[in-house]
Amino acid sequence: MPRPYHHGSLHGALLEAAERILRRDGIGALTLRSVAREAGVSHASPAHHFRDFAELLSALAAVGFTRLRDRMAAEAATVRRGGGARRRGLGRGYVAFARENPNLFLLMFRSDQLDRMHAGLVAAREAAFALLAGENPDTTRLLAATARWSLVHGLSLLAIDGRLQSIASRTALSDEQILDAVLSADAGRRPAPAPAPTW
Amino acid sequence: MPRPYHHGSLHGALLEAAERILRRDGIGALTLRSVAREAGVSHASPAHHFRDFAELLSALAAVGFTRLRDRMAAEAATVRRGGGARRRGLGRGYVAFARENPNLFLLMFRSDQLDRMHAGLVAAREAAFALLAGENPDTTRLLAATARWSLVHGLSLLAIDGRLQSIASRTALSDEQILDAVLSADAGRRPAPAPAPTW
DNA sequence: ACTCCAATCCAGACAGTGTCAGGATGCGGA
DNA sequence: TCCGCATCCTGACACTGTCTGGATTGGAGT
Repeated sequence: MPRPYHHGSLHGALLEAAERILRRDGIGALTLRSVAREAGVSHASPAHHFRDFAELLSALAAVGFTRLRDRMAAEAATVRRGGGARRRGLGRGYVAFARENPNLFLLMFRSDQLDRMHAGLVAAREAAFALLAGENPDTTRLLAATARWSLVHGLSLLAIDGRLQSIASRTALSDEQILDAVLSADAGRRPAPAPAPTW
Repeated sequence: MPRPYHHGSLHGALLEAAERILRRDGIGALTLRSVAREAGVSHASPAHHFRDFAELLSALAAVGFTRLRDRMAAEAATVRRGGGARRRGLGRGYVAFARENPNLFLLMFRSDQLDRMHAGLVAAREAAFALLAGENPDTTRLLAATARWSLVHGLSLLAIDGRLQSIASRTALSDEQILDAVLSADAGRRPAPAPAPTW
C-alpha cells in the first residue's frame, strides 16, 4: 500500500525527520533535501510548509528551547529545598540537556542559518530564560539570571567540545565533579548589587 | 602590470582575504570560492595551501584566538592593581573582542565546519585560556578559570546576539553597566573549594 | 452528488558550493 | 643551462537551496 499523495501532516513530520537526521548523522548531514528524503517526499515539498530552510531550522531550534526548558524544570523538581539548590538544579538540567542533545543544542545557538526574528524561536527562548529569572524579575534578579545563563551556557559548550574533560584530565577530578563544583559555587553566591543609574 | 603567475605568499593573502570578507559581508558570504576571488586567484588554488575549506577556517580561527589573547592582555594591562581588577580586565577584554569582531568570534566557536583537531587552532585556544588560568595552575585555579571563561563567553554571546540589550531595555541600566556588574561580581568572589576525590 | 478551487506534492532546471583531475607556468637547485 | 616540482588554472562532478510549471486530490459550496 503506497503512501497517499497527500501526506496529511508533513509539517510535523519534517521536523521529526530533521531531528532524526541531526541525532543520527550530525549537523553536517542536515540539509533541506536530506530532510525531504528522510520524510519520503520530494525535495521541493518542504517549501509549502517552511518558507526557507532557515525557517525549518528555526522551528527545530524552537522545539529545542521548549525541551531545554522542560529539562531544566524536571531537574529542578528533583530537589526539595528551594533557593540555591533549585538554581543548581536548573543549571544541571541545562548542561544535561546540552550533553544529551549536543547537535540540537549547537543548532539552537548557531547564529547563522537561523532566522533570529522567527516568532516561535524567540518565544521559546524567552520562555526558557524566564525559568531562570523567575516571574516579573527586578533588575537584580535579571542580572543574576543573566550571569547564571552565561555560566551554564559556557559550561555546556565546554562540555560538548570535550574541553571540560581535557581540563579534568589535568586535575584529579572527573568532569562531573568539576561541573558540580562550578555550579555550586555559582548557586551559593549572592548576585551583585545593581549599580545606581547615572542620570 | 598584471599580477605574476606565482603569487608568492598566497597562504597569508588567503587568510587576509577571508577575514576581509568576514568583516565586510558576514559569515554567510565566506565561501572557499569567494575567498579565492577576493585574493584574485582561481577557485582551486587554495587547495595547495589548505587541504580543506575546514582547514582554512581553522587557521583563521587560530588567528582569532591569538588576537583574543592579545586583546585580553591589553585590557588587563590598563589596570594597575592585580588580583580582582586584573581578572575583571581580562573579562572585559574578552567581551570587547567579541563585540569588535562578532563574525570572527562566532567563527571561532562554530563547532561544525571547523577542524577541531587542527594543531594551530588548539594551540592558540589553549594559549588564550592559559591567560585566564595563569602559569602551572592547580585544581582550584583551573576551576576558577573555567568558570570565568564560561561566564565571559556566555556574556559575549548574549552581547553579540543583542540579547544583552534586550535585557537592559527591561531595566534602568545600559548593557555596559550590566557587563561591569556581572564581571565585578565574578572577579570579586572566591572560587569554590575543590571537592575531595572519591577514590 | 457534482464541481471546482486551492492546497499539496512532484519533476526539472538554475546558479552556486567544495573537491578532484589534468594541463599550464615558472622558480630554485643541480 | 636545464629540469623537477611547487604553484596556479581550466574544467568537471556531485551536491546544495530555490524557483517554475504541471499533476494530484481533499474539501467547501452549490
